Amino acid sequence: MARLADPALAQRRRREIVEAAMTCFRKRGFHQASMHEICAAAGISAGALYRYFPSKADIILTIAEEDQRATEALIESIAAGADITESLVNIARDVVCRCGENQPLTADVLAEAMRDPALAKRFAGRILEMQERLARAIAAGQRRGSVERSVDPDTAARLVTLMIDGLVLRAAIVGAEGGEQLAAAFRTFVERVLKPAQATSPRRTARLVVSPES
Amino acid sequence: MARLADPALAQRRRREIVEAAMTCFRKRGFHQASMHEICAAAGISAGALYRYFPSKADIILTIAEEDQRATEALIESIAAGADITESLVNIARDVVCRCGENQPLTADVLAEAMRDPALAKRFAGRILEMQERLARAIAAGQRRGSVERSVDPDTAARLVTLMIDGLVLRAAIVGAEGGEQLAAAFRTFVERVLKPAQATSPRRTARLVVSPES
DNA sequence: ACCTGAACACCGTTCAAGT
DNA sequence: ACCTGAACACCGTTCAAGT
Repeated sequence: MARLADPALAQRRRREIVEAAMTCFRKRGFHQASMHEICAAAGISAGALYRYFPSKADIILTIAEEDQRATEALIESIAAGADITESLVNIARDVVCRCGENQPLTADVLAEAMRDPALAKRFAGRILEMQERLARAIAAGQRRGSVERSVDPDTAARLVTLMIDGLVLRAAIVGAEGGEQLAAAFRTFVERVLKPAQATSPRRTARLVVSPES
Repeated sequence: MARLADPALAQRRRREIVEAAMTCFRKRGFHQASMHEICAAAGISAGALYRYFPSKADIILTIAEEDQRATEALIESIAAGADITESLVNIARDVVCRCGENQPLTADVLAEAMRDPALAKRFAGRILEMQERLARAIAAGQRRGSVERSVDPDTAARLVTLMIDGLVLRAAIVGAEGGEQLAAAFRTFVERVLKPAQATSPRRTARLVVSPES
């Protein structure tokens, strides 16, 4: 990758390439789409492309980071929002059901990160930051009383992000038809892990009073 | 892939190829290892290999199915075993920490299933079966009283397998060093979702008796 | 300074030719 | 019947040559 003189042109070229790549990846998947196709879609030659991206893997990394920045914004909005359970379920539903759109890319990126250690390392940092943001949102929820106080916020955040990764992966494997079932399971999960104990079932005020068995 | 006359030879050749492939995949990852390497390791020519496997993808599928049969056996042993929580945590620890061994293969397989629809379909069936086995084990645990009765066994099984997928993926990305933390998080998850409510903390016999707060 | 596109090394897979 | 290995089409990437 040669040094570039005009940062504005470089910026523009990178955008064009990323845009073209996203179209190709969405259509045919990351490994099926060839660099030549991407070049054609972007309207430049192979040599030119490699002035702006050092490798094919680096293109998905860039896309992945954009994608993750969007998710980070979503998580940030949770911190502000009222019902953290509802917010998380909505995010999960997005992740699982919006399979026709950006999601194949996310799956591809995760897959790629699994085998490319360099990509994985850059990715791990973003995951950590996302987890910390979520942990802060959860801690805030605990202070407000909308989140069960007995969970460690870091652990809870780790669990939620793990579960979302699992959802992404599973949704990619089982396809869109299983989406609602997955979203429902995720709701159960969030309720069990984050909902305050006295609000797990609809309107039980105190567990000592109505505990049914024994 | 030509028709084969001697099923015993075919079986043996397939084993040799799978064994060679596992060595290569473990050493260099699925996409980095070439068919020529695998052929060399198996001591046969490219042409011969393709008499026994229709494609490279089919080799990992075979490996994946073996791997999954082993996991199924593990799950089956849960149904028999005493403490389902402990069993699951052990499985998770295996999945996360045994990164030097078979695990890179599992990650590769998941990654591959994410983009190969044919592989994904064959894989989805196995996932479903595993989930059903686990659901039965959970239901049995509920009858025995070792699992919280208010969870739907199918939902719980789905959640556990989702979480394990997340663990596999995350472990592949963050590497072995984060393993213990992940295992600890998984324990929290299992306890929240499966442990009977009165046994969440160590050695409380009945919640009505010793429930501390209020 | 920026781009082109033929060329390079390599990939998964095939198939005519051998035994 | 089973195998070999050169050949095929294609891949991601590079680089001499252009403007």
